[in-house]
Amino acid sequence: MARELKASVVDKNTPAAARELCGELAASVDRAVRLAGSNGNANPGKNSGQPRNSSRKSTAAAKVRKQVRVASMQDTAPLDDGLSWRKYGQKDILGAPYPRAYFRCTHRHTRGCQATKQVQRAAADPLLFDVVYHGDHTCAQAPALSLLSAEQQRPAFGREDQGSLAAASEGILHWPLEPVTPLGAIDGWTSPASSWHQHAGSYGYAAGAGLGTDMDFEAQLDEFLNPTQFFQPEIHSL
DNA sequence: TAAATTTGACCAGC
DNA sequence: GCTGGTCAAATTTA
Repeated sequence: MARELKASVVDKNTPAAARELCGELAASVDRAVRLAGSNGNANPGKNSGQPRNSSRKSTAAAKVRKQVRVASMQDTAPLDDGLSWRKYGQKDILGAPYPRAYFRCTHRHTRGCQATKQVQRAAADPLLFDVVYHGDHTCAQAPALSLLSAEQQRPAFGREDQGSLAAASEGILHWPLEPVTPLGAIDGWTSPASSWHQHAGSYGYAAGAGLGTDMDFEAQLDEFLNPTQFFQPEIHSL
């Protein structure tokens, strides 16, 4: 649609500024689609989220570890995974430009849930976040992400492309998620850290909100680029 | 006022 | 002694 808009304004008496804006819009959409379709892996094989010494402390949380790489299209933060996390620490990591944030399950004390996760902005690409899960959620939270296998850990918005599936087989997932709210829970990002946690679960990619849980990503993308159901009636009514 | 975040301190592995 | 992970008091937020 952006391309069509751009093409439609080229040979008309459209102000140059408007044409330029349309061009930028088309380019921006192209970049977004490319990012959505890419595996978003700026560090193939890096596995940077994995601590060097996983057996440093013999806790129950060391039993299950899952690494997820979340691509954020905006310079804000990764999307929440639908579970309730409480930040309990942040550390500057040697050699890493961004600090690592430590989260544990909100119900750790009330329900004894030992799930933890570490979130760190990728060094090579600030729009990517390495999220490492330790342990499983034993509380009653919906198994949005942490309780599922890597193959099952796909957002409702869509599923990974082939490259991402390959990455998923390596325990790393890439998915294009557009943050809904700003966040500052991880590195010196200025917004209060509470904004992420307090919105936990509100994004709903695990709850079936948005474009649907079973829709193929390409189909969703096609639907998005060529709306036939949701927008067409409204367009006709205009 | 309860709940969550921040952040310096502490602990343990290497 | 260095580093990563966690604790807990202080602070902030809703």
